[in-house]
Amino acid sequence: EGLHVGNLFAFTGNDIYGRFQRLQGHTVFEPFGFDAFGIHSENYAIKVGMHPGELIPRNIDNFRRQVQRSGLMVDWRRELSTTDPSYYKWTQWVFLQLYKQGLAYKKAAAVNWCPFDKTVLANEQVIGGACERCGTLVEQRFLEQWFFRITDYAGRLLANLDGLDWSEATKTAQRNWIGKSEGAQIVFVVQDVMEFAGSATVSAGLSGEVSVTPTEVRVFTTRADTIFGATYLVLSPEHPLVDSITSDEQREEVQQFVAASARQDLVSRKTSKKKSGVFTGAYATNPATGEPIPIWIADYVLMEYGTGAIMAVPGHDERDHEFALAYDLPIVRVIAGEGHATDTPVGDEAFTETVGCRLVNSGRFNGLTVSEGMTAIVTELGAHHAAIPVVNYRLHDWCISRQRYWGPPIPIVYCDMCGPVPVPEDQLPVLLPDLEDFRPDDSGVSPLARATEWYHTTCPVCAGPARRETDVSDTFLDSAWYFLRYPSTDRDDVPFDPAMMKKWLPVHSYIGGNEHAVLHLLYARFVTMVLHDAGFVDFDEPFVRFRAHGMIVRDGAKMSKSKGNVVNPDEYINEWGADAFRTYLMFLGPYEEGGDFQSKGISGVKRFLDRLWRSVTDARTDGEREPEVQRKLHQTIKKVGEDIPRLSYNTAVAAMMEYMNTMRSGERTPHIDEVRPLVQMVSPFAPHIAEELWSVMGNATSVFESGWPAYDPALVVENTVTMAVQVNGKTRGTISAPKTVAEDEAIALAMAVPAIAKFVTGPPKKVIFVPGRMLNMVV
RNA sequence: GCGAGAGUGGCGAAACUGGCAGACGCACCAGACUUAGGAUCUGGCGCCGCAAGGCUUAGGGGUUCGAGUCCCCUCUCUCGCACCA
Repeated sequence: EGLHVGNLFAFTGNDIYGRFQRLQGHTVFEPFGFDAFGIHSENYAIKVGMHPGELIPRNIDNFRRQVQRSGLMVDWRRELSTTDPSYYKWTQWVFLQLYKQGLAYKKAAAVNWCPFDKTVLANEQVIGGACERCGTLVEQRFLEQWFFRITDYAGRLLANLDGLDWSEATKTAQRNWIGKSEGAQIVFVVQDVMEFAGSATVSAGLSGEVSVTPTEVRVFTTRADTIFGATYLVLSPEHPLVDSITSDEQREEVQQFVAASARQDLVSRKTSKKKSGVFTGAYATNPATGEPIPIWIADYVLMEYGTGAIMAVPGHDERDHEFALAYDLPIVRVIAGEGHATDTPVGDEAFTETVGCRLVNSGRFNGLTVSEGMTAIVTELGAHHAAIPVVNYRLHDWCISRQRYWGPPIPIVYCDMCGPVPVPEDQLPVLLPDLEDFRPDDSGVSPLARATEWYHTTCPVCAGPARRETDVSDTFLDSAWYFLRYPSTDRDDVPFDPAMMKKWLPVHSYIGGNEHAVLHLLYARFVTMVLHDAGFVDFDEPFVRFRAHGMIVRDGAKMSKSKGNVVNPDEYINEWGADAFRTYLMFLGPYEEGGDFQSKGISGVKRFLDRLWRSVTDARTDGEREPEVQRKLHQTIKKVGEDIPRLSYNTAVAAMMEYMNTMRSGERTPHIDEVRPLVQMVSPFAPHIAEELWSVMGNATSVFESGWPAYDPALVVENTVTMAVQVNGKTRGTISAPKTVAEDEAIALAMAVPAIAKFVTGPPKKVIFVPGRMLNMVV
């Protein structure tokens, strides 16, 4: 509908940085765009009963009006809109580049399905088991979906983070999301059930022969050192081997369990505290001990991580321990800490410590430390082809299919003769057909399937009958490359104009919300890397510098329509003006932390700007210029010039207010030369007023062409300072002294102050003297 | 549970490497000027106390001549992830 103060807070901080860079003499490109594809916009259109194709342009007009009146230094010639065919043509082109690189593929997968929005969601869009958009609990569905192989880039996405000038919290969030974990894949050979039942001896293990049987279970572990304590295996209920290894006696029970867990939605499965499982009737050989161990199925093992199977070490893993207790499975100690003997029972809780611990009950590996044991065991098992070191990532491939209407159609055609065929680039865009009823249904198929004329097409290869892909792509794909397009919006023949690309990219300063830490920013980095590897862009990281701005709350609470505490920027701009509103937003708290919006607070900033106005209109052009005012001016220029680049906008405003107070103290009328630099300093915050005052002062060109005022380092330093004087570490008074005062002079000055001298009861035993700062006498 | 961040006056907040805690602003109090206004200007404003002085940065301990800042413990709040083997 329109702007939220949070948007304006983000934009203003960005704009101040841009305007400051311009004052510094740089050429600044500050573009603006609209990203109105996606479920959010479509749901809103459904809610108000309009077609998004009509509604969105109208709302964009409103947004643009609000942005323009808030005074952003935007180059509107470069405006773009992701819903415009001239833009999504290239979104489809990006898809095709990934397809060509083998990075886009279709597979049937258990996916997150939102029953309200009736679409698939990416893992990143599921928050605590619920749909990020509508809050409905997400279900599991098995559907054919398009994926991007972002996991191929996991290592690089992680490694590159170290070199980026980004907010540390954002980098940490990405690291955690990628979730690198180093361990090993270990092979457990499944024993033939009949054979095992018939023979007591099974030869296997490190010391014997590895039996050759057709079935093996691969597990991922980060604790290969504990393998001697692996007393059972657990498969996820969806594991492909479940059916083939289950014994006849256990079949019914297993099938019931699997069916029950399939019905269960992801949330209750992932959040249920109690672990449940069932025995398959099958056994596998522990490759370290050579002993047979039972294979179980349990809901606490997730198919989507690792191999979907684990070796359970109940002695040293909390979850396995809990499960072993519930089902009476053996618990063995293989790691001993201080005070533990080989046969010390594990006890009520799993022993998960590793530091200073040694292996026990682990054959020839006894006595090794945890990390030594890990390496030695993986090496040894590796020699028997039973283990390999593996790096696992928590990150999943990016599911980009959406069974919805309002998005760019995925440019693929299905031909009975040729199979899936990418739409040739010269036939892009695949236009989104105009559908009267665009609402999604529960079929799992996009509404686009109902656009029969559009749906039936011809194969680009053989010209035979073919059908179009009916899924549209995730809206995060639209925003994963938009910054690359801005400099080239005038080019319809290529996605990127090479010269403009070179001039403006990568993005030097990017400011966004924390909500983008793992979604948008990770996807944008991935797409940039892919386009870089394909030779289209010459950098592989899109954003040189990223800073996350904070959140604006109101009276200590998050703004929401239901609480009725939402700030409508239009109201405040109408009442106070865009400049006061902008400056107040920057003043209310540290930019990277956000702050509390208090309606009354604006008046202070308004007073400051009014005083600036009067300072110009009333300024004198002759008379004295006091050195104190001069010094304060130069100090302020220095401080504001240092604060803005580090986004310390609140202290920059405070510094300018201080200078104003100095300049006008005691009803003093400022000299015009004292006011002029202040107008320049204020201009990034309050561009309209500054521009007008600049003109009133007789300048023919823009204040933003005037350059940032210079300060004289010699004038910044105070030559007389106020020093704190402490006696026994307690401050007892101050002295005024030259900056370069010597210790004995300072003491003499201090002793002349009765309030200080009365605490000095004898000759000082010790004197700490920090020149120009403080004096401490210990008596 | 794990990860990230935060706790400073009545309120929003400053204090960049340990050196006068509370800059700047809101609110409040007193005063000036008033063609009475949501204007402007001056002064005051952490807490206790008449004062001298004492106390004070969530709480407790420590290092130091000196701690909001460094170290250890505890508590509270916000956000993110959540059976990741």
